[in-house]
Amino acid sequence: MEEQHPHDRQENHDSPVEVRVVVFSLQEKKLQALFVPEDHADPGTRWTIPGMAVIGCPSLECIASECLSTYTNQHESYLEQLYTYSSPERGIISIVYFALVPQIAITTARQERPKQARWFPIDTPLLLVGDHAEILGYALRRLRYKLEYTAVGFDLLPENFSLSELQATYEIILGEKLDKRNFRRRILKANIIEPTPHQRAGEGRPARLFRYRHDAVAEVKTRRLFP
Amino acid sequence: MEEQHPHDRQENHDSPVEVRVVVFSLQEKKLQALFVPEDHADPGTRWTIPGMAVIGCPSLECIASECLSTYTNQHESYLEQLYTYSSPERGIISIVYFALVPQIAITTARQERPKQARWFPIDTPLLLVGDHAEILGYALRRLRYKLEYTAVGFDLLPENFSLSELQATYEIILGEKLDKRNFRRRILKANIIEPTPHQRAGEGRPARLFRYRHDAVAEVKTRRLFP
DNA sequence: GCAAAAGTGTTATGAATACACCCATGC
DNA sequence: GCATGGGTGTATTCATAACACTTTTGC
Repeated sequence: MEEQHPHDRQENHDSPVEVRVVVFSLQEKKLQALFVPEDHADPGTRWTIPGMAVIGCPSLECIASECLSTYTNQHESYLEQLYTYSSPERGIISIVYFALVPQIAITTARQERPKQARWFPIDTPLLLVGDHAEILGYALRRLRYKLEYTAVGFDLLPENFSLSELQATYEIILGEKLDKRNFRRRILKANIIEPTPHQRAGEGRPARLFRYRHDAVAEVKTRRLFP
Repeated sequence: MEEQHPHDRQENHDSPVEVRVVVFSLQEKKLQALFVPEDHADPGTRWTIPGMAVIGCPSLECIASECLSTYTNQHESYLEQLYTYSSPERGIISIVYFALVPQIAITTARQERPKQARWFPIDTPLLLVGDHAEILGYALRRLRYKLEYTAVGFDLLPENFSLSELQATYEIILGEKLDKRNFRRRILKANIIEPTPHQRAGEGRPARLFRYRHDAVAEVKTRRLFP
């Protein structure tokens, strides 16, 4: 079994089961994901999706949440199980989650973290360990897909946001331009955001700020798609 | 750890990791699922979702496939990972798949099977072990959901089928009546089935038989649903 | 000829798209 | 006063839903 770190509980692969969390965030108008260097000293190091070994059988969700807070200082955020991978070659079963954290949560890593994690734009050509590139690709597809039928975009934004910021979030994740008027009409008709008394000043006319209505149903009632 | 069966490899819970497969099929115009008795001799036994222990770290998909063929005589069929559950109380991590097998595959159990599995309509009030009722419920929701945006209904039907049979399949799974003309128009426009030269005789006018076009894209291209 | 299931079109309503200009503020 | 981003409405196209009768066979 490759790369043993006996004193490093986070990366202990003695157990054949681990939890990994693909953490997404928006930063500098780009969709970014969090990675941990395999060997911190090596400048040409390969990178890994943040993970923790599963010791015994606690709640997997709790381990994922703990992993998230260890690497991001972020407790509350969107967290969902993605898929469970087995790699017979590496002898590890990986239960993979994906998480969305708001821009605010992006802080530089604390020193006491097991390893210094770093954000990279998702289109950065990064040398990833094992099947982590495949896992990242799947997480990305799932994120884009979820965005189209759930209200998941709000988890990447701060509490209050302008409609333009919300639209930009969608455009960044989907990788395509959206029509401003159609976007606004639909998002308002969906009845999942509400105006706040606040405004955001800046260049140009100030924007009215909205917030997500937590009492709203997150899943849009789907029309039948097939047949 | 409850119920040890030292001579029964299929139900060996020494390993903290297992694979379970929720197997669905259509039988007698009902959606049915496969269950294994916890104690074969006890007439008031609780039932379990078919499963196998994970020894070492082989491919999880292979284990699920093996589990499926062990209990149904069916190798090829629709098989998809559903979710990974951890129950700290029972100390087991369960990677759950769900499978769809065609009506033909429903055979009575072979004697050499580890335990006699049985089909039950999904609305049968059955005493299930642990969190298996919750798992079954989730599998059912996922099946209904998938049916609405993928071509998954065909995996429950024989190779050739009439449009009425296909519609009945949808109605049984979704639990609602569909309009015959609208159903046909949409399923034909989707371009995923093709007519065969065969007909099915029976009461009334014979039905033209169709088959699934394996070259068709199974996933319907989704329009944006949200916002 | 009648019972039983197969097959077949049209209309009305609602949703999605495409598209261009005025508004409020900071400098 | 001008540059910058915020905000607003309409017309067209396409998809969905509702709906009833004729056709082919076995008996």
